[in-house]
Amino acid sequence: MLALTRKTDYALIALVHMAQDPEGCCSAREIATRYRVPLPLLMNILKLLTRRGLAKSARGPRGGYTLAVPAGEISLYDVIGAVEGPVQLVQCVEYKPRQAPDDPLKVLGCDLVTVCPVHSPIQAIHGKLVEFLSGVTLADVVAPGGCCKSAGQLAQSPLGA
Amino acid sequence: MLALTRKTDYALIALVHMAQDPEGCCSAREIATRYRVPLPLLMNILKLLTRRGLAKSARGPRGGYTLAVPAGEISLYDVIGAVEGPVQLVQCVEYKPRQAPDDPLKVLGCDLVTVCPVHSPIQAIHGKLVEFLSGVTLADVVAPGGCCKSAGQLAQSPLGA
DNA sequence: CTAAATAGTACCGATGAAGTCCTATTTGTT
DNA sequence: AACAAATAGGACTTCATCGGTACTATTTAG
Repeated sequence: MLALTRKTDYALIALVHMAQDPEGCCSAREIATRYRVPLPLLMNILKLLTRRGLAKSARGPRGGYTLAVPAGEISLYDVIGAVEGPVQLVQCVEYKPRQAPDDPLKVLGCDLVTVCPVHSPIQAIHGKLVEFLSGVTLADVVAPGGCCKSAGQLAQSPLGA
Repeated sequence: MLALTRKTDYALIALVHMAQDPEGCCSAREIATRYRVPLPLLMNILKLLTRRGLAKSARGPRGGYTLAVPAGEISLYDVIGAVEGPVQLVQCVEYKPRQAPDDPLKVLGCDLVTVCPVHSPIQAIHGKLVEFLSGVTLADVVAPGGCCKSAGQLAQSPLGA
């Protein structure tokens, strides 16, 4: 369906929330209740983001999460890579010709590559897609301003819409 | 994982093949054997493409498929839409506030929309993605060279398989 | 008439998404 | 020191979809 997973949605929500309160330390619970995201799931996602170096964590009471780097340096591509794994427009993109040494005929990756007429052009398209996703940063997502009525603090954004 | 499904890969292969032989009528069997795509699966895909008006079909012996419109008018977005369904960057993109009338509390779509801080900026990003996918046409995929026909083109492949 | 093709649809197994739960470990507070 | 609040790291379950198969019906050239 070419959709982001819901986990990525949640990750974006959490990261944007952190970006809007750059100094504050947000706990998973705060974010989960505020945006009605299932808490245990959000916790898993925040763990992933932390492991990838997109967020910093602080344990203990009053602990929580903060952006590890400025919002402008976190791209959509980074977020997707952290929670969904690598972007792979087609099967062969990340193909590495690893073959079972005992059976050279069995190709473990995409065996279409040998006959596939679209492989190399699609590679180029894939590159452009990655470029596109890498160009969208958290700052872009935060900037456009008050999207939804709910959050009062969103009103701080200049020139709504 | 943000990947195209294999069905889309197969659809592209088939469509590119047709584009390279604009007049000829290619049967599903031809394409399947040539590119080692499972025949029954490819048949299903070609049915989808035909239903969506991307390909024309001719029944009976010597029948097969042809592009319904010039390659330059078939976009990657069209192909994805035909075989995978609508592109949906996030859950709320196609959100329609349809609610079960008997249970107003149960929202059938994405209920995050009411509190989601990223909804409208993501909408914009979604628009750009669609724009990108719509800008890539079959002609672009075919153009980079008569990649097919021989393994010669594939020699440049970084895969070295 | 027959064989070769598409049309439509139902079906199945495997994979991954979405979500839960449990057990550490860290750390501020009392 | 004890406790509670938070993260860390997993395993686990459920369910939808993907990838693929199969069957029947319909069209049509020879």
